[in-house]
Amino acid sequence: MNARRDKLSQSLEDYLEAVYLIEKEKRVVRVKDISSFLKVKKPSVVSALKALEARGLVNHEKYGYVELTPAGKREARRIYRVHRTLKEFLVKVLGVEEAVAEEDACAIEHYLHQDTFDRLVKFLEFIETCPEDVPFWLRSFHYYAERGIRPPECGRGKRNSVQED
Amino acid sequence: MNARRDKLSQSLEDYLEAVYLIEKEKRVVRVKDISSFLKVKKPSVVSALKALEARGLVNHEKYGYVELTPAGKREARRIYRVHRTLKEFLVKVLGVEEAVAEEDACAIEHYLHQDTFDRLVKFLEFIETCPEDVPFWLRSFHYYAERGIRPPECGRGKRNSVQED
DNA sequence: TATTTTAGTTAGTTTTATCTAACTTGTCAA
DNA sequence: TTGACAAGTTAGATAAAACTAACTAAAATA
Repeated sequence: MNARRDKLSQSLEDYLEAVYLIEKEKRVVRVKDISSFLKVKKPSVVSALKALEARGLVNHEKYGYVELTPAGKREARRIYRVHRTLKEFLVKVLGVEEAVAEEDACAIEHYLHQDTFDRLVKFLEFIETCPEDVPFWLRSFHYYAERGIRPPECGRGKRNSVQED
Repeated sequence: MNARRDKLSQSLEDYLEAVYLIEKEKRVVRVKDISSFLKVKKPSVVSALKALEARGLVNHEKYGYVELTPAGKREARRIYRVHRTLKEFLVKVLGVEEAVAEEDACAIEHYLHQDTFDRLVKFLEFIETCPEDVPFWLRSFHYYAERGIRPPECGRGKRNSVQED
């Protein structure tokens, strides 16, 4: 029970997240599913599950299904939340393409400090709660990112009538 | 000469970057310097250098100094550029504290797609070339990040006279 | 110059995360 | 009900990246 409190490795976080996502989709999680989801061989899955079980994050009885423990689910949710937030930032703000954003988010998700993550969340909140659907400045940036120059209405001086934030 | 073209591991990228940074500071790079810079023991440095040498990225003769080859310097510069850009983003935009930003940048730098990086650069450019010293929206965000609410002058409707982008 | 201290190296171990090959269990269909 | 095939497991290999302990070279100094 509630063993090792050490931080999970990137790899184990990936396995945990995979179990969580498959569980959401399929109701039941098998070694094979994790294996194909993460593109690793089945023995790798088995040994990862062993490690996760030792930390009390999953239950996995021989030849049976894989389940997250409450602690495992909590942790997996945390990881996935970082994942989604990062991806959202990459896509919505920077305009990175879906598939690339997915990969980057997947790699980065393991390394952010809590504070950095919190600020990222705030940043997205800030954008979403803007009175405009998409903030003027963000549209300007996307224009700039595509064309390399600022949109004309954004140049020195003049601007349109909606407030900017 | 120009061996292995495979991608470097995170670890080897860190060693390469360390050599680059120490070289900039001290003119001469020793195993000991890398060891203390990266907080690993000296034998770890020696074996990493061996790997980097096999890829033609550093020169290191026994008991001698460590030097980057031209290819090594190119690669190190690339890595460090990503590092600085990420850190700048974290500090200037998200308002993350210096030391935390440094750590996050250091971890993330190894995992970004080129396109994501390019967009990040553009984003910072976009901010820097803003007619205002700090864009209005960014000041608004910092206010929001600190206090959890938007600044009064940023609410629905009214705004001050400088344009927003 | 001889000795001591510091720097660098080698050999060998550990941990993590993968893999392959071979074996076991379980299920489904003839 | 019994095989055949799919799923899961075990054992053992490999590779990367770190470590310690013990040794060697170089440098500093007395």
